[in-house]
Amino acid sequence: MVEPRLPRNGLAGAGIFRGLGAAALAEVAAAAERVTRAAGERFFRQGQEARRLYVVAAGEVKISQVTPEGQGVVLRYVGAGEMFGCVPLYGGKVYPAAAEAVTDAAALAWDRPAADRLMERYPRVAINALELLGEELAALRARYQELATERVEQRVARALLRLVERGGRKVAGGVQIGFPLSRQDLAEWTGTTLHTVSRVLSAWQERGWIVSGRRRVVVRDPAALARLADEIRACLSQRKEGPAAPA
Amino acid sequence: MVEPRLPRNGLAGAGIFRGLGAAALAEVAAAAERVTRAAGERFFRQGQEARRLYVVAAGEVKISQVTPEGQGVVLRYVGAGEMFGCVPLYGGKVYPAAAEAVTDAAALAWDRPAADRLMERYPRVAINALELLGEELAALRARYQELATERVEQRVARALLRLVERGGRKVAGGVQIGFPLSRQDLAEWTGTTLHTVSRVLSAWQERGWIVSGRRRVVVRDPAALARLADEIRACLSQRKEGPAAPA
DNA sequence: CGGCTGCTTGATCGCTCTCAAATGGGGTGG
DNA sequence: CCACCCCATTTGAGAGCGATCAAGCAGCCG
Repeated sequence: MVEPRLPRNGLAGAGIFRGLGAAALAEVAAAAERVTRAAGERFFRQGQEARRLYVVAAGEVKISQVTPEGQGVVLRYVGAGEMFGCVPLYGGKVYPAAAEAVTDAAALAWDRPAADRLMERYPRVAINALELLGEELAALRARYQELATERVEQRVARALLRLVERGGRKVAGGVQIGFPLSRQDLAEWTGTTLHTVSRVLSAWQERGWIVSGRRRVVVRDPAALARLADEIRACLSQRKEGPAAPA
Repeated sequence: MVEPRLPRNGLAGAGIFRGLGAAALAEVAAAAERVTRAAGERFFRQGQEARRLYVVAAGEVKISQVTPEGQGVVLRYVGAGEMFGCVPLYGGKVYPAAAEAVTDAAALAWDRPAADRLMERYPRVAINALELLGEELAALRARYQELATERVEQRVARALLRLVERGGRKVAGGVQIGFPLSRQDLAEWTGTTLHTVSRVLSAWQERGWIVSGRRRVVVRDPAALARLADEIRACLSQRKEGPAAPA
């Protein structure tokens, strides 16, 4: 397990506490609880009573829902400095999704009374939360649009590019996604099946665009993926033969 | 054109101003601009600079995005008392979607400085906005999950049920959706094509579940649609023959 | 009454899911 | 250190949902 630890610049590096003075940050820190989870453990489960708001201090957290039929859908990956679990605090009573640590992870948590107190005393916190929620909404809208209009290959390409950008580690010959990511995870993230993801990744590996293994993906040619993601849906079969980047 | 008019209980009926006192509401009203649009006109376009936050006073407003390839995606329908256009005010600089009046509509608008002032003076407004944004996020998550896991028929059924619930008018033999709704609109709302929507509606009409015409849908048997929406995806072809409502 | 816009309907194609089974890498326990 | 087992992954075959292409039809408005 990692030790609980704040983002590089401390609490001030967390979006929701942006712009607060030192005194306010101290007060915020004093009200926080520390929570750690080993990889695979959960911060909370879907349907559980919503009691706390979290900010990730270290590690990566996966937010996902399960349908009544048992199919999973991944909604976000949350990294250091980012907030999660805040939606139901204002509105619903239970967490509509589960939060699972995909690496060993640590977070700071505030229960509802503490969060209320902070927002009352520092309206800036509420404004920041508003902004963050707005960004999350914008991101989900983009993914909704993609799911509605693009095909699997494009969605998977875009997913890899985003995950590389958010937490890529440079390794020999490419950039590796910074946390364990199975085919199943990618499938639930892009709205398809692990079989289809496997086929797509295999094809890309053959072309040298990526190297992948057990819960591990290294992107060698991000440009190729970007080209694929932005490809016009028109020319269907041409794609198979030549890269022929349009636009 | 309708005349601009507030929701039944005035500004207090608008979610974002919930809980404000009479004095505060007066101040809010004084800072508002009135905006009206005839059916088919837009409040703002996608990509336009985001300057104002709106609350619908009368009519129905459609929020939709268009992809670079020209495909449309409907994100929400906004009715009286509901807020729209607030996301980019805190965060982005431009509206990521367009807002079109689907009936003659009226709205109240606040520009960014006015909104800032109100939230500073009345933190309750920021908290309310947080709650509303949270609800919107929850709704979009639900639709994302449906798009990822359900098939077209179920999604269309759910869409009709929601639209009936949000703005249904009782008419002879059923409940009519309260605003003009084309096959294309339904398709962009559920992530499919107008052809498929047309086929689905035709089939339902044959079974007497709905009656529909040009941009008009009357639901006669909501229970049947609800059964379809909740149907387990297992038994595939059986559906064609008998209703055989499982569970 | 004519044109336009929205709706219907048929035919075909292919992307993607589904079902089935084999393979292999890695971690664990002995 | 080795062997075993489990889980993630790969790969094949086949079917079907829904998109796409292509006309034709019908309200509605001017």
